[in-house]
Amino acid sequence: MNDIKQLTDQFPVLRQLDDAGLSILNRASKVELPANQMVFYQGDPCTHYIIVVSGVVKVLGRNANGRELLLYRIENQGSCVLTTSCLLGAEAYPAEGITETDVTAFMIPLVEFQQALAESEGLRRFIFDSYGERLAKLIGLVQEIAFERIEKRLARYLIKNAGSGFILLRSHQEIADELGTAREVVSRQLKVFEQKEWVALSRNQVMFVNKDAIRAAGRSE
Amino acid sequence: MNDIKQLTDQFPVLRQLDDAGLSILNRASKVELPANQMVFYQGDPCTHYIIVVSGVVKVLGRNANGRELLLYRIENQGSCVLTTSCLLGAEAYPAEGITETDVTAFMIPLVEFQQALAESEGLRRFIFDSYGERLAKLIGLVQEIAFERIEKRLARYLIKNAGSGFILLRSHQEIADELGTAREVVSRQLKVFEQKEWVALSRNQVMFVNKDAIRAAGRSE
DNA sequence: GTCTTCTGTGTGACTTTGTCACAGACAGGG
DNA sequence: CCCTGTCTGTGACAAAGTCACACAGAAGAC
Repeated sequence: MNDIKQLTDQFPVLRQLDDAGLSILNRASKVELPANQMVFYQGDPCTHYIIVVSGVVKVLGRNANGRELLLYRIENQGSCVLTTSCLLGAEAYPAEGITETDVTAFMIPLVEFQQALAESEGLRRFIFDSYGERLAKLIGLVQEIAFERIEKRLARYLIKNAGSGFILLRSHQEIADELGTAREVVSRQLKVFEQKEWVALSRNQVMFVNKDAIRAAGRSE
Repeated sequence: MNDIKQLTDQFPVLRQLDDAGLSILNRASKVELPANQMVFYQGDPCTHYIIVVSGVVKVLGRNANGRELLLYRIENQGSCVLTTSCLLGAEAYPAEGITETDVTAFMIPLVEFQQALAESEGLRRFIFDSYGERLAKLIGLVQEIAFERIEKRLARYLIKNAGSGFILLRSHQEIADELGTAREVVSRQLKVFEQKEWVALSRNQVMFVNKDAIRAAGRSE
């Protein structure tokens, strides 16, 4: 039995649930996961609904060569849309989930989840809201992958992940995995950026020399 | 004012709405669209919710070179998930919609839609259900585009669209548009299939000679 | 310190896919 | 019949993915 008052105090994300929705927490098991832990596997049947209350889980696809592609992240804001979607359709996961940080989450068995879904307006809204943004983002991702040059996608990635800083600590492999391309492609393209004096490269690190130029290269059109 | 009894008789898809949901039809305008008519444009703001009650609308992305990519179809079963998603997030369409056949649809202004959404459990469920499948399908599409060879994707496409028949009436350009690749790529790959004696080609037509071989080429792994 | 091991990066050769330009085939209308 | 527009084929090249392997630097082992 979970102490609901304490939980909602601790995890603001849960406040948007109504009483019926919160009652789901009584039937949920709270789990603490370390970083880099598999949460669900590609092809596995869905058995639980997952709400992440702190930390980050990444959801990614993987091909036979081991190439990866980041689909999206579940931040502490939200729940796993993919899980939801599979639960509703009773299909297997078409992707896998891995924790990026230590994560606190609630896992609710399929049956309990469906019951709560029928009872709780708040829970429905909670899930409902997650869907819209995710779908538009995914459509954007499809188009980016299908149509955009790696140069542009990499530039955009660098800007997005550097924030206001001038150094990005990340290996070429990690960057490739998020973009869904091969490590060599990232290495080569970064080398081009370096020759243009947009960045300076060292092990596990990309330093920005001309951020505006990179930003410009990442712009649409 | 629409005659609701007559409408639900005519379009079974509407039966799953409750009274509150059906009342939305009173505020909706019924539209009849011819085939090959644009329904919404990429980058346009969303102003209406669309329920398709008969016919097919395809939702696709398009790049600067005019290359297309079919995202999904709205069949007479359902409503436009994309529209819904944009309406909820008040964003612009990240894709465009075009009728493939003559289409009958209801268009509901944004404000009316949001009100009906708050009132109708049935409408929420109607939309809710559409999301799950769409999302899993889109994730599958992303992975297919990112990871799979054109040979496999084309083989799969041929099998899927031929059904039980042995002739597919379609131009190379149309096939390329659905797969999100270039016409030349499709032409070349079909030529390869022809040389393997899997198909026989003629204008606007692919005839299956060895369907099993194509099916095998399309299988995962 | 030196040696070893592991991870990250660089590179060349080759395949696949996408782009561009253009030629030729074919269907249908006049 | 010819003309026109659509569809298909092809060659040359560019971009991206794959494969194999070299090498550098970091981290431990000793």
